Amino acid sequence: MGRQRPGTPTLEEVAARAGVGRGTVSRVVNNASGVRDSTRRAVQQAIAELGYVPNLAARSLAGHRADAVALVITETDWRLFGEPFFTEIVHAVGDALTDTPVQLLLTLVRTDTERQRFVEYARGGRVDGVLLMSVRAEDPLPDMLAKAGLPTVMLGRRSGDESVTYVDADNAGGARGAVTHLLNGGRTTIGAITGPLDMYVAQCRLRGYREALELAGVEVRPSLIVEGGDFTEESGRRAMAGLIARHPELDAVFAASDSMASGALNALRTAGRRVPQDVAVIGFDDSQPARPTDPPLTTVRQPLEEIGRTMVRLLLEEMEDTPVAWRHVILRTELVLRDSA
Amino acid sequence: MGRQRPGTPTLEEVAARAGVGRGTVSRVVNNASGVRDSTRRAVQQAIAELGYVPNLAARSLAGHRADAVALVITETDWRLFGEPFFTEIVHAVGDALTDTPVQLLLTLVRTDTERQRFVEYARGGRVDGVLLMSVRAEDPLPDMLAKAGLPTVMLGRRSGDESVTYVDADNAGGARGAVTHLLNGGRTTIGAITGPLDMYVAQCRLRGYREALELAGVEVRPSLIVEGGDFTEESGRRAMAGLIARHPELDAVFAASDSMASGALNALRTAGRRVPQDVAVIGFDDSQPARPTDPPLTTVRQPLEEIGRTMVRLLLEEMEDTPVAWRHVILRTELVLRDSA
DNA sequence: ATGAAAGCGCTAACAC
DNA sequence: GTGTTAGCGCTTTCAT
Repeated sequence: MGRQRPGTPTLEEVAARAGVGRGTVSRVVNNASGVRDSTRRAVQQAIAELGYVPNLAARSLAGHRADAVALVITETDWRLFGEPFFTEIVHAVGDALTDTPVQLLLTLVRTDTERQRFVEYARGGRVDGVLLMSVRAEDPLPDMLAKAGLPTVMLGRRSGDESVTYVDADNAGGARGAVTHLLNGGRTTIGAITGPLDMYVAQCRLRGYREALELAGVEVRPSLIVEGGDFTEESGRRAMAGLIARHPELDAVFAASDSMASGALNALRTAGRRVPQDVAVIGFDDSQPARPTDPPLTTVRQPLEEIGRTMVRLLLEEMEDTPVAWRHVILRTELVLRDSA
Repeated sequence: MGRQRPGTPTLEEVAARAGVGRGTVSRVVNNASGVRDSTRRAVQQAIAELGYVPNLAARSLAGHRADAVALVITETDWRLFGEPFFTEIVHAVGDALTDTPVQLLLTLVRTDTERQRFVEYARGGRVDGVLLMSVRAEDPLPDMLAKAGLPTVMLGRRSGDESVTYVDADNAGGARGAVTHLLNGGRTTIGAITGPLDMYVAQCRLRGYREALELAGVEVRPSLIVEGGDFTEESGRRAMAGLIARHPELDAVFAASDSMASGALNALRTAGRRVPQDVAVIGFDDSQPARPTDPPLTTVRQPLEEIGRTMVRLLLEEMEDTPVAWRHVILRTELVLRDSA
């Protein structure tokens, strides 16, 4: 292995060619102020002629920064790879970084080996900050990074009192709004298909469901609540099948993800129910514009673009030398009416 | 921005603590040979006590290597993000790197700005090599990297005489095999739904179709060949609709991607044909195990795992100081019979 | 086997 | 404004 070809011109050579000092060249390269325009031009020409490219290792070593941030993709995220959810967040993060000199690095962390290697990479100073997506509660990575003093921002939180900086959607509020909407529409028997309840996000969405009912003075009936093993369509289908069997009188359902909502929809159709005439379905949108084959279900939309942008903003702030207190941002969701539910 | 927290212990401090010289610590860290076992242990203890982590910028600067490679995701790839194709390649690459100290970095290159930034990143020596996926013919990136002398390996090639090192599936051979299989099965009127013919991969697959017919002494009829605008299902559907209208007697189709094959299948069903009884369909598999909703079509399978592994092998070899001639590897494909086509 | 020393190419602080 | 200089923390000869 041998990088940066031998023969790569250095700052020094540029300086010599332009007939100036190293410092001046450095100023030009980093376009700092305080350089006469004529000098600047001379240096720029020398740079062009020599095809000079700064050695980033040297810059990093001297400047104490890497001008790069990592977005970690855990095994959990991996399944999301295809999801519009994932894609949109990455896009948003990339966009937010466009006007900075910061390079975005996506890194896979699937095994302990990879986690270890990444931590050494990050602690070694190759990145100035880390973005984490969909972290599982037991994942030691956030704390490892925190202990190492690395600026870190998570998407979502692991529990109610998350210590690491995070950006999250208002899951409880979104769910509450959705269920309230159903109640206002005259629906009375509303089921809930939740995500795995060992995940905080699932707990929040279920809480929102409960709160809406309580606010409306409607009894919360445990038999109307079904926990899905995961957020998939199949899970939703199965949960719905159980629900409809137990409660044929059911006239609305809140599902904790749009995939589950799709599954629920299929189950309902199989059972001969019309949607939304007989039963209204609202999903909590995890993967945005549903696949073309999906029905236009009403969903609780997360502001993915804003989430990504906010994560970057927080991260950049933490990367400033000013030590910042832990921060938590919760962004509102939006109810998108796609049918007349 | 300020990385590697002030207060991070250095090699020097470890050396002091262990009562040895800097060089010795370096040897231990890189576990080089020629260190007495007792010394090694002493150093290791000092490292543990101090929580020492090597500064990668310094290592890079002194050692002329980054111990990292980039896998570039272009805008073109971006659509593939969800595809099993993409996922499997990335997985394979990650796996192939497991036993090395090399960190895999996925980088987005969607715009000129991002391309520029990435090139500076790479030329700046932050990575030792670059992996490229599904490069479009006009993309300047491969040549920019080549000019910079950066070890680069592409998945697929841009044309018949690609100069950059690449790993490709035997597209022509795969297509030839598929069509030969159809012929052997007694099918006589075989249509071809190609990809966009400005892409080399599409040309190769079409060529394979032609060759199979010629080898069998069957006339190649231009009206049986339809070019799709892209590799999508919709493209396949449209192409098939045209084909079946023009050639109702058609009894088999070769499609240049599995998505197109799915589209073709839908179009056939819409037209009232039974598959594979009336019309056999074989797709060239770009995205591996089709979605659950897809029919179990017979496909030409690409050895994705092997492709990824091979890419890494070539890249690592190019990264060795020994300058290597350009290399091209073409891997065989496999016909997977999923129905009785 | 191990210590000492010479850089790697850059930034930033300081002098002029 | 611009040149000079002292490191940044490590790898790698070269002595010993």
